Amino acid sequence: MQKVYIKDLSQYVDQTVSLKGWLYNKRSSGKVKFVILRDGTGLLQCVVFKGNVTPEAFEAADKLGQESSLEITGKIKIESRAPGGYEMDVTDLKLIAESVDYPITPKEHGVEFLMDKRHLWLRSQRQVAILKIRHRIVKAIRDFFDERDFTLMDAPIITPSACEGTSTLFATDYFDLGKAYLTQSGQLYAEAGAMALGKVYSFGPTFRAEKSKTRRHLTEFWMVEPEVAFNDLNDDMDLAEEFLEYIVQSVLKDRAEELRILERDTTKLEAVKRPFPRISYDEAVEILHKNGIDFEYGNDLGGTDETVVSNQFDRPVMVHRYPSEVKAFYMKRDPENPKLALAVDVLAPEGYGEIIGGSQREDNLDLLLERIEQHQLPQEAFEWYLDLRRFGSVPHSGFGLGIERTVAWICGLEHVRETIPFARMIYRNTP
RNA sequence: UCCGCGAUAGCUCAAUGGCAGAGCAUUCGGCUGUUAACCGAAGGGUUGCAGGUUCGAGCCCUGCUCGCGGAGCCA
Repeated sequence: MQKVYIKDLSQYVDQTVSLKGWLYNKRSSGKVKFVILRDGTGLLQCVVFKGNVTPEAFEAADKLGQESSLEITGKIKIESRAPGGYEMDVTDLKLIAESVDYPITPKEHGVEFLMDKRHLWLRSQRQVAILKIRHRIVKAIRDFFDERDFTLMDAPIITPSACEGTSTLFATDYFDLGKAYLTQSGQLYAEAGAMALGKVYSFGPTFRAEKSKTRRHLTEFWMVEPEVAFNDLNDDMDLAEEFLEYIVQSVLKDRAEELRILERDTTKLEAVKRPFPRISYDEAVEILHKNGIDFEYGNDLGGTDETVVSNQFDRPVMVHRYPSEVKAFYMKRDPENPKLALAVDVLAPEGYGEIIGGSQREDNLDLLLERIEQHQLPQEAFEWYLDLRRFGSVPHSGFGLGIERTVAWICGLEHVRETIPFARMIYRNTP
Protein backbone atom coordinates (compact mmCIF):
# COMPACT_ATOMS: atom_id res chain seq x y z
CA MET A 1 0.00 0.00 0.00
CA GLN A 2 1.25 3.46 -0.91
CA LYS A 3 2.39 5.51 2.06
CA VAL A 4 1.10 9.05 2.40
CA TYR A 5 3.14 11.79 4.05
CA ILE A 6 1.98 15.13 5.39
CA LYS A 7 4.18 17.15 3.04
CA ASP A 8 2.29 15.68 0.05
CA LEU A 9 -1.24 16.31 1.30
CA SER A 10 -2.02 18.93 -1.35
CA GLN A 11 -2.39 15.98 -3.76
CA TYR A 12 -4.98 14.30 -1.55
CA VAL A 13 -7.58 17.03 -0.94
CA ASP A 14 -11.09 15.52 -0.54
CA GLN A 15 -9.58 12.02 -0.44
CA THR A 16 -9.55 9.66 2.50
CA VAL A 17 -6.02 8.68 3.52
CA SER A 18 -4.23 6.96 6.37
CA LEU A 19 -1.22 8.59 7.99
CA LYS A 20 1.23 7.15 10.48
CA GLY A 21 3.07 9.33 12.93
CA TRP A 22 3.31 10.66 16.43
CA LEU A 23 1.08 12.89 18.55
CA TYR A 24 2.71 16.33 18.63
CA ASN A 25 0.07 18.05 20.74
CA LYS A 26 -3.66 17.93 21.31
CA ARG A 27 -6.44 20.24 22.36
CA SER A 28 -9.96 19.30 23.23
CA SER A 29 -13.26 21.08 23.47
CA GLY A 30 -15.94 18.71 24.69
CA LYS A 31 -17.17 16.68 21.75
CA VAL A 32 -14.39 17.76 19.37
CA LYS A 33 -10.71 17.00 19.76
CA PHE A 34 -7.79 18.44 17.84
CA VAL A 35 -4.93 16.01 17.41
CA ILE A 36 -1.73 17.45 15.94
CA LEU A 37 0.06 14.67 14.08
CA ARG A 38 3.77 14.72 13.29
CA ASP A 39 5.30 12.38 10.71
CA GLY A 40 8.76 13.79 10.10
CA THR A 41 7.65 15.67 6.99
CA GLY A 42 5.31 18.13 8.66
CA LEU A 43 2.48 18.71 11.10
CA LEU A 44 -1.21 18.10 10.47
CA GLN A 45 -4.20 19.06 12.57
CA CYS A 46 -6.62 16.15 12.73
CA VAL A 47 -10.15 16.84 13.96
CA VAL A 48 -11.96 14.11 15.87
CA PHE A 49 -15.73 14.74 16.24
CA LYS A 50 -17.45 12.47 18.69
CA GLY A 51 -20.08 11.33 16.21
CA ASN A 52 -17.63 10.53 13.40
CA VAL A 53 -15.59 7.80 15.06
CA THR A 54 -16.23 4.77 17.23
CA PRO A 55 -16.53 5.40 20.98
CA GLU A 56 -13.27 3.46 21.40
CA ALA A 57 -11.41 5.70 18.96
CA PHE A 58 -12.82 8.84 20.61
CA GLU A 59 -11.77 7.53 24.00
CA ALA A 60 -8.31 6.75 22.62
CA ALA A 61 -7.95 10.28 21.27
CA ASP A 62 -8.72 11.54 24.76
CA LYS A 63 -6.13 9.37 26.49
CA LEU A 64 -3.24 9.80 24.07
CA GLY A 65 -0.03 11.06 25.64
CA GLN A 66 2.29 13.37 23.77
CA GLU A 67 4.46 11.40 21.26
CA SER A 68 2.17 8.36 21.21
CA SER A 69 2.55 6.67 17.83
CA LEU A 70 -0.64 6.21 15.88
CA GLU A 71 -2.29 5.52 12.58
CA ILE A 72 -5.00 7.98 11.74
CA THR A 73 -7.49 7.86 8.88
CA GLY A 74 -9.78 10.51 7.46
CA LYS A 75 -10.61 12.94 4.70
CA ILE A 76 -8.18 15.73 3.85
CA LYS A 77 -9.62 19.21 3.33
CA ILE A 78 -8.36 22.74 2.92
CA GLU A 79 -8.86 24.61 6.19
CA SER A 80 -7.56 28.12 6.84
CA ARG A 81 -8.03 27.75 10.60
CA ALA A 82 -5.55 24.86 10.73
CA PRO A 83 -1.79 25.35 10.97
CA GLY A 84 -0.36 24.49 7.56
CA GLY A 85 -3.64 25.07 5.71
CA TYR A 86 -4.80 21.43 5.61
CA GLU A 87 -6.82 19.41 8.04
CA MET A 88 -8.07 15.88 8.42
CA ASP A 89 -11.63 14.93 9.34
CA VAL A 90 -10.85 11.80 11.28
CA THR A 91 -12.89 8.65 10.73
CA ASP A 92 -10.58 6.19 12.46
CA LEU A 93 -7.70 6.35 14.88
CA LYS A 94 -5.50 3.44 15.97
CA LEU A 95 -2.89 3.57 18.67
CA ILE A 96 0.38 1.89 17.64
CA ALA A 97 2.26 2.39 20.90
CA GLU A 98 1.55 4.61 23.85
CA SER A 99 3.80 7.28 25.28
CA VAL A 100 3.44 8.03 28.97
CA ASP A 101 4.80 11.16 30.67
CA TYR A 102 6.82 12.44 27.71
CA PRO A 103 9.34 14.76 29.34
CA ILE A 104 9.50 17.57 26.80
CA THR A 105 6.34 19.62 27.09
CA PRO A 106 5.15 22.48 24.87
CA LYS A 107 6.44 24.95 27.45
CA GLU A 108 9.96 26.24 28.04
CA HIS A 109 12.91 24.10 29.04
CA GLY A 110 16.48 24.80 30.01
CA VAL A 111 19.55 23.99 27.93
CA GLU A 112 20.88 21.25 30.20
CA PHE A 113 17.56 19.43 30.32
CA LEU A 114 17.10 19.57 26.56
CA MET A 115 20.66 18.41 25.91
CA ASP A 116 20.14 15.50 28.32
CA LYS A 117 17.01 14.62 26.32
CA ARG A 118 18.62 15.36 22.96
CA HIS A 119 17.40 12.04 21.51
CA LEU A 120 13.83 13.24 22.12
CA TRP A 121 14.46 16.95 21.54
CA LEU A 122 15.26 16.05 17.91
CA ARG A 123 11.52 15.44 17.42
CA SER A 124 10.61 19.08 17.94
CA GLN A 125 9.62 21.16 14.95
CA ARG A 126 12.54 23.52 15.43
CA GLN A 127 15.17 20.77 15.62
CA VAL A 128 13.68 19.01 12.61
CA ALA A 129 13.97 22.29 10.67
CA ILE A 130 17.63 22.67 11.67
CA LEU A 131 18.46 19.09 10.67
CA LYS A 132 16.76 19.56 7.30
CA ILE A 133 18.74 22.72 6.64
CA ARG A 134 21.94 20.97 7.69
CA HIS A 135 21.16 18.23 5.20
CA ARG A 136 20.50 20.79 2.46
CA ILE A 137 23.83 22.47 3.21
CA VAL A 138 25.65 19.14 2.96
CA LYS A 139 23.90 18.41 -0.33
CA ALA A 140 24.83 21.86 -1.65
CA ILE A 141 28.46 21.21 -0.72
CA ARG A 142 28.54 17.90 -2.58
CA ASP A 143 26.67 19.30 -5.60
CA PHE A 144 28.99 22.31 -5.79
CA PHE A 145 32.15 20.24 -5.95
CA ASP A 146 30.69 17.49 -8.08
CA GLU A 147 29.51 20.03 -10.67
CA ARG A 148 33.04 21.44 -10.82
CA ASP A 149 34.75 18.07 -11.36
CA PHE A 150 36.22 17.74 -7.89
CA THR A 151 36.78 14.21 -6.64
CA LEU A 152 35.71 13.33 -3.13
CA MET A 153 38.75 11.87 -1.41
CA ASP A 154 38.30 11.39 2.30
CA ALA A 155 41.16 11.52 4.77
CA PRO A 156 41.77 9.00 7.55
CA ILE A 157 40.22 9.66 10.96
CA ILE A 158 43.04 7.90 12.81
CA THR A 159 46.35 9.63 12.16
CA PRO A 160 49.89 9.10 13.41
CA SER A 161 50.72 12.75 13.96
CA ALA A 162 49.22 16.13 14.47
CA CYS A 163 48.53 18.50 11.63
CA GLU A 164 49.63 21.56 13.58
CA GLY A 165 51.12 20.24 16.84
CA THR A 166 50.03 17.52 19.25
CA SER A 167 48.62 19.42 22.21
CA THR A 168 45.02 19.55 21.11
CA LEU A 169 44.41 16.02 19.89
CA PHE A 170 42.54 13.05 21.30
CA ALA A 171 45.08 10.27 21.72
CA THR A 172 44.53 6.54 21.74
CA ASP A 173 46.76 3.47 21.89
CA TYR A 174 47.27 1.89 18.50
CA PHE A 175 48.38 -1.73 19.00
CA ASP A 176 52.18 -2.02 18.84
CA LEU A 177 52.61 1.24 16.95
CA GLY A 178 52.26 3.52 19.94
CA LYS A 179 49.96 6.52 20.08
CA ALA A 180 47.50 7.41 17.37
CA TYR A 181 45.34 10.51 17.21
CA LEU A 182 41.89 11.47 16.00
CA THR A 183 42.37 13.80 13.08
CA GLN A 184 41.98 17.53 13.50
CA SER A 185 42.04 18.15 9.74
CA GLY A 186 42.16 16.16 6.53
CA GLN A 187 44.13 18.85 4.79
CA LEU A 188 47.57 17.29 4.48
CA TYR A 189 46.00 14.20 2.93
CA ALA A 190 43.87 16.37 0.65
CA GLU A 191 47.10 17.94 -0.60
CA ALA A 192 48.32 14.48 -1.57
CA GLY A 193 44.99 13.99 -3.33
CA ALA A 194 45.29 17.28 -5.22
CA MET A 195 48.64 16.12 -6.61
CA ALA A 196 46.95 12.92 -7.80
CA LEU A 197 43.57 14.20 -8.99
CA GLY A 198 44.00 17.93 -9.44
CA LYS A 199 40.83 19.00 -7.63
CA VAL A 200 39.70 17.12 -4.55
CA TYR A 201 37.71 17.64 -1.39
CA SER A 202 37.53 15.70 1.82
CA PHE A 203 34.48 15.77 4.00
CA GLY A 204 34.26 14.22 7.41
CA PRO A 205 34.37 14.58 11.16
CA THR A 206 37.36 16.19 12.82
CA PHE A 207 38.33 16.35 16.48
CA ARG A 208 39.87 18.93 18.77
CA ALA A 209 40.64 18.21 22.41
CA GLU A 210 40.81 21.91 23.22
CA LYS A 211 39.06 22.98 26.37
CA SER A 212 37.08 25.56 24.49
CA LYS A 213 33.76 26.40 26.06
CA THR A 214 31.98 28.85 23.82
CA ARG A 215 28.96 28.96 21.54
CA ARG A 216 31.20 28.27 18.55
CA HIS A 217 33.05 25.13 19.70
CA LEU A 218 32.50 21.39 19.64
CA THR A 219 35.12 18.70 20.26
CA GLU A 220 33.80 16.73 17.27
CA PHE A 221 32.76 18.72 14.23
CA TRP A 222 32.46 18.27 10.48
CA MET A 223 34.65 19.96 7.98
CA VAL A 224 34.77 20.07 4.21
CA GLU A 225 38.21 20.74 2.77
CA PRO A 226 38.77 21.39 -0.94
CA GLU A 227 42.32 21.42 -2.25
CA VAL A 228 43.25 22.49 -5.78
CA ALA A 229 46.54 22.10 -7.62
CA PHE A 230 47.79 25.24 -9.41
CA ASN A 231 45.46 27.53 -7.42
CA ASP A 232 47.01 30.57 -5.75
CA LEU A 233 45.52 32.55 -2.88
CA ASN A 234 43.31 34.64 -5.16
CA ASP A 235 41.95 31.51 -6.82
CA ASP A 236 41.31 30.14 -3.34
CA MET A 237 39.28 33.22 -2.40
CA ASP A 238 37.36 33.04 -5.69
CA LEU A 239 36.45 29.44 -4.90
CA ALA A 240 35.47 30.24 -1.31
CA GLU A 241 33.08 33.05 -2.22
CA GLU A 242 31.46 31.13 -5.07
CA PHE A 243 31.08 28.18 -2.69
CA LEU A 244 29.45 30.17 0.12
CA GLU A 245 27.10 31.97 -2.24
CA TYR A 246 26.05 28.62 -3.69
CA ILE A 247 25.36 27.11 -0.27
CA VAL A 248 23.35 30.05 1.05
CA GLN A 249 21.31 30.52 -2.12
CA SER A 250 20.54 26.77 -2.24
CA VAL A 251 19.14 26.87 1.29
CA LEU A 252 17.14 30.03 0.58
CA LYS A 253 15.62 28.41 -2.49
CA ASP A 254 14.79 24.99 -1.04
CA ARG A 255 14.35 25.48 2.71
CA ALA A 256 12.21 28.61 2.97
CA GLU A 257 9.66 26.89 5.21
CA GLU A 258 12.35 25.71 7.65
CA LEU A 259 13.92 29.18 7.77
CA ARG A 260 10.45 30.57 8.54
CA ILE A 261 10.01 28.09 11.42
CA LEU A 262 13.36 29.27 12.80
CA GLU A 263 12.25 32.90 12.35
CA ARG A 264 15.41 33.62 10.40
CA ASP A 265 15.74 37.10 8.89
CA THR A 266 16.31 35.94 5.32
CA THR A 267 17.12 39.42 3.98
CA LYS A 268 20.49 38.94 5.69
CA LEU A 269 21.03 35.74 3.71
CA GLU A 270 19.79 37.17 0.43
CA ALA A 271 22.66 39.67 0.60
CA VAL A 272 25.20 36.84 0.40
CA LYS A 273 26.18 37.38 -3.23
CA ARG A 274 29.56 37.71 -4.90
CA PRO A 275 31.82 39.59 -4.77
CA PHE A 276 32.62 39.46 -1.05
CA PRO A 277 34.81 42.20 0.39
CA ARG A 278 38.49 41.24 0.59
CA ILE A 279 40.58 43.07 3.14
CA SER A 280 44.10 42.48 4.30
CA TYR A 281 44.97 41.76 7.92
CA ASP A 282 46.47 45.25 8.07
CA GLU A 283 43.16 46.77 6.97
CA ALA A 284 41.30 44.63 9.54
CA VAL A 285 43.57 45.97 12.27
CA GLU A 286 42.83 49.52 11.07
CA ILE A 287 39.10 48.82 11.37
CA LEU A 288 39.61 47.55 14.91
CA HIS A 289 41.60 50.60 15.93
CA LYS A 290 39.05 52.91 14.30
CA ASN A 291 36.40 51.22 16.45
CA GLY A 292 38.35 51.81 19.62
CA ILE A 293 39.49 48.21 20.07
CA ASP A 294 42.79 47.84 21.89
CA PHE A 295 44.30 45.35 19.44
CA GLU A 296 47.99 44.59 19.24
CA TYR A 297 49.31 44.22 15.69
CA GLY A 298 50.65 40.71 15.16
CA ASN A 299 48.03 38.83 17.18
CA ASP A 300 45.36 36.64 15.69
CA LEU A 301 41.82 38.01 15.65
CA GLY A 302 39.74 36.98 18.67
CA GLY A 303 36.02 36.30 18.68
CA THR A 304 35.01 39.87 19.52
CA ASP A 305 37.54 41.26 17.02
CA GLU A 306 35.99 39.11 14.29
CA THR A 307 32.54 40.42 15.16
CA VAL A 308 33.65 44.06 14.96
CA VAL A 309 35.27 43.49 11.56
CA SER A 310 32.39 41.46 10.10
CA ASN A 311 29.82 44.00 11.32
CA GLN A 312 31.27 46.49 8.82
CA PHE A 313 29.86 44.41 5.99
CA ASP A 314 26.54 42.92 4.92
CA ARG A 315 28.06 39.70 3.58
CA PRO A 316 30.96 37.42 4.48
CA VAL A 317 34.30 39.24 4.56
CA MET A 318 37.59 37.66 3.55
CA VAL A 319 40.58 38.69 5.65
CA HIS A 320 43.85 37.73 4.01
CA ARG A 321 47.61 37.91 4.61
CA TYR A 322 47.92 37.33 8.35
CA PRO A 323 51.24 37.55 10.20
CA SER A 324 52.81 34.19 9.46
CA GLU A 325 53.77 33.70 13.09
CA VAL A 326 50.16 33.15 14.16
CA LYS A 327 49.46 30.78 11.28
CA ALA A 328 50.23 27.14 10.53
CA PHE A 329 53.59 25.87 9.31
CA TYR A 330 52.34 24.76 5.89
CA MET A 331 51.13 28.19 4.78
CA LYS A 332 53.18 29.92 2.09
CA ARG A 333 54.83 33.26 2.83
CA ASP A 334 53.85 36.29 0.81
CA PRO A 335 56.71 36.85 -1.68
CA GLU A 336 56.12 40.60 -1.32
CA ASN A 337 56.38 40.50 2.48
CA PRO A 338 57.77 37.34 4.09
CA LYS A 339 56.32 38.33 7.46
CA LEU A 340 52.86 37.62 6.06
CA ALA A 341 51.27 34.28 5.24
CA LEU A 342 49.15 33.76 2.13
CA ALA A 343 46.23 32.83 4.36
CA VAL A 344 42.59 33.79 4.31
CA ASP A 345 39.86 33.58 6.92
CA VAL A 346 36.27 34.11 5.89
CA LEU A 347 34.21 35.73 8.61
CA ALA A 348 30.46 35.20 8.51
CA PRO A 349 28.18 38.21 9.05
CA GLU A 350 26.17 38.92 12.20
CA GLY A 351 28.97 37.90 14.54
CA TYR A 352 29.07 34.23 13.56
CA GLY A 353 32.84 34.39 13.24
CA GLU A 354 35.31 32.38 11.23
CA ILE A 355 33.62 29.78 9.06
CA ILE A 356 36.45 29.24 6.59
CA GLY A 357 40.19 29.11 7.09
CA GLY A 358 42.39 28.60 4.07
CA SER A 359 45.71 29.33 2.46
CA GLN A 360 48.09 28.84 -0.38
CA ARG A 361 50.42 26.06 0.77
CA GLU A 362 54.19 26.24 0.93
CA ASP A 363 55.37 24.35 -2.15
CA ASN A 364 59.12 24.82 -1.68
CA LEU A 365 60.82 21.88 0.06
CA ASP A 366 63.56 23.86 1.79
CA LEU A 367 61.22 26.52 3.13
CA LEU A 368 58.83 23.84 4.37
CA LEU A 369 61.67 22.02 6.16
CA GLU A 370 62.65 25.31 7.78
CA ARG A 371 59.07 25.88 8.92
CA ILE A 372 58.80 22.39 10.42
CA GLU A 373 61.97 23.03 12.38
CA GLN A 374 60.76 26.43 13.59
CA HIS A 375 57.51 24.91 14.80
CA GLN A 376 59.49 22.14 16.51
CA LEU A 377 57.57 19.43 14.68
CA PRO A 378 59.04 15.94 14.19
CA GLN A 379 60.30 15.88 10.63
CA GLU A 380 60.10 12.10 10.28
CA ALA A 381 56.32 12.24 10.77
CA PHE A 382 56.05 14.59 7.80
CA GLU A 383 58.35 12.78 5.40
CA TRP A 384 55.44 11.58 3.29
CA TYR A 385 54.12 15.14 3.17
CA LEU A 386 57.53 16.45 2.17
CA ASP A 387 57.53 13.95 -0.69
CA LEU A 388 54.73 16.01 -2.24
CA ARG A 389 57.36 18.78 -2.63
CA ARG A 390 60.11 16.42 -3.77
CA PHE A 391 58.20 14.93 -6.67
CA GLY A 392 56.74 17.57 -8.93
CA SER A 393 55.71 20.23 -6.43
CA VAL A 394 53.22 22.82 -7.70
CA PRO A 395 51.52 25.87 -6.22
CA HIS A 396 48.28 24.79 -4.59
CA SER A 397 45.63 26.11 -2.26
CA GLY A 398 42.66 25.01 -0.26
CA PHE A 399 40.46 25.80 2.68
CA GLY A 400 38.32 24.21 5.36
CA LEU A 401 34.69 25.09 6.02
CA GLY A 402 33.24 24.26 9.44
CA ILE A 403 29.80 22.74 8.88
CA GLU A 404 28.35 23.48 12.31
CA ARG A 405 29.30 27.15 12.30
CA THR A 406 27.86 27.43 8.80
CA VAL A 407 24.61 25.81 9.91
CA ALA A 408 24.46 28.07 12.98
CA TRP A 409 24.94 31.14 10.81
CA ILE A 410 22.42 30.20 8.12
CA CYS A 411 19.83 29.11 10.71
CA GLY A 412 20.53 32.12 12.94
CA LEU A 413 21.23 29.98 16.02
CA GLU A 414 22.77 31.10 19.29
CA HIS A 415 24.95 28.02 19.72
CA VAL A 416 26.49 25.30 17.54
CA ARG A 417 25.22 22.59 19.90
CA GLU A 418 21.88 22.63 18.05
CA THR A 419 23.43 22.25 14.60
CA ILE A 420 24.56 18.63 14.93
CA PRO A 421 22.33 15.72 15.99
CA PHE A 422 24.41 14.74 19.01
CA ALA A 423 26.90 17.38 20.06
CA ARG A 424 30.22 16.48 21.63
CA MET A 425 31.51 19.23 23.90
CA ILE A 426 34.06 19.55 26.66
CA TYR A 427 31.51 18.76 29.37
CA ARG A 428 29.17 16.52 27.39
CA ASN A 429 29.54 13.25 25.52
CA THR A 430 26.00 11.89 26.05
CA PRO A 431 23.52 10.87 24.83
C1' U B 1 43.10 26.66 32.68
C1' C B 2 41.07 31.59 34.06
C1' C B 3 36.86 35.24 35.03
C1' G B 4 31.60 35.75 36.11
C1' C B 5 26.70 33.54 37.24
C1' G B 6 23.67 29.63 38.93
C1' A B 7 21.50 24.75 41.33
C1' U B 8 14.00 24.87 45.06
C1' A B 9 8.04 19.82 42.48
C1' G B 10 8.86 15.85 36.16
C1' C B 11 9.87 21.03 33.54
C1' U B 12 10.31 26.66 33.84
C1' C B 13 10.67 29.71 37.91
C1' A B 14 8.98 32.56 42.84
C1' A B 15 9.68 32.81 48.19
C1' U B 16 12.69 40.32 53.78
C1' G B 17 16.81 34.82 58.21
C1' G B 18 10.35 33.10 60.54
C1' C B 19 3.94 28.00 57.63
C1' A B 20 7.57 25.35 50.74
C1' G B 21 4.57 28.64 46.30
C1' A B 22 2.83 29.51 40.94
C1' G B 23 2.42 28.15 35.68
C1' C B 24 3.08 23.93 32.58
C1' A B 25 3.11 18.47 32.75
C1' U B 26 0.20 14.25 35.30
C1' U B 27 -4.85 12.43 37.28
C1' C B 28 -10.23 13.62 37.62
C1' G B 29 -14.36 16.82 35.90
C1' G B 30 -16.44 20.68 32.15
C1' C B 31 -16.73 22.80 27.14
C1' U B 32 -18.80 21.04 19.16
C1' G B 33 -13.36 25.16 16.27
C1' U B 34 -9.00 24.77 19.46
C1' U B 35 -4.04 27.55 17.82
C1' A B 36 2.02 26.70 23.64
C1' A B 37 -6.52 26.45 23.94
C1' C B 38 -9.44 27.58 28.17
C1' C B 39 -12.30 26.78 33.13
C1' G B 40 -12.66 23.87 37.98
C1' A B 41 -10.35 20.23 41.38
C1' A B 42 -6.47 16.80 43.13
C1' G B 43 -1.75 14.47 43.77
C1' G B 44 3.33 15.90 43.57
C1' G B 45 9.37 18.58 47.94
C1' U B 46 15.73 15.10 51.90
C1' U B 47 15.46 23.27 48.50
C1' G B 48 22.73 19.66 44.44
C1' C B 49 26.32 17.33 48.45
C1' A B 50 29.14 17.97 53.25
C1' G B 51 30.03 21.09 57.22
C1' G B 52 29.38 25.87 59.98
C1' U B 53 26.80 30.52 62.14
C1' U B 54 21.84 31.24 64.42
C1' C B 55 16.40 30.46 69.02
C1' G B 56 15.40 29.50 63.79
C1' A B 57 18.76 28.63 57.17
C1' G B 58 15.95 27.58 50.53
C1' C B 59 18.13 32.45 52.01
C1' C B 60 24.28 33.99 55.64
C1' C B 61 29.67 31.56 55.73
C1' U B 62 33.37 27.51 54.03
C1' G B 63 34.52 23.39 50.92
C1' C B 64 32.98 20.13 47.05
C1' U B 65 30.04 18.51 42.72
C1' C B 66 27.39 19.70 38.46
C1' G B 67 25.72 23.22 34.92
C1' C B 68 25.46 28.06 32.19
C1' G B 69 27.87 32.55 29.89
C1' G B 70 32.55 34.33 28.36
C1' A B 71 38.19 34.48 27.58
C1' G B 72 42.34 31.97 25.51
C1' C B 73 42.70 28.39 21.17
C1' C B 74 40.30 27.44 16.89
C1' A B 75 36.42 25.76 12.18
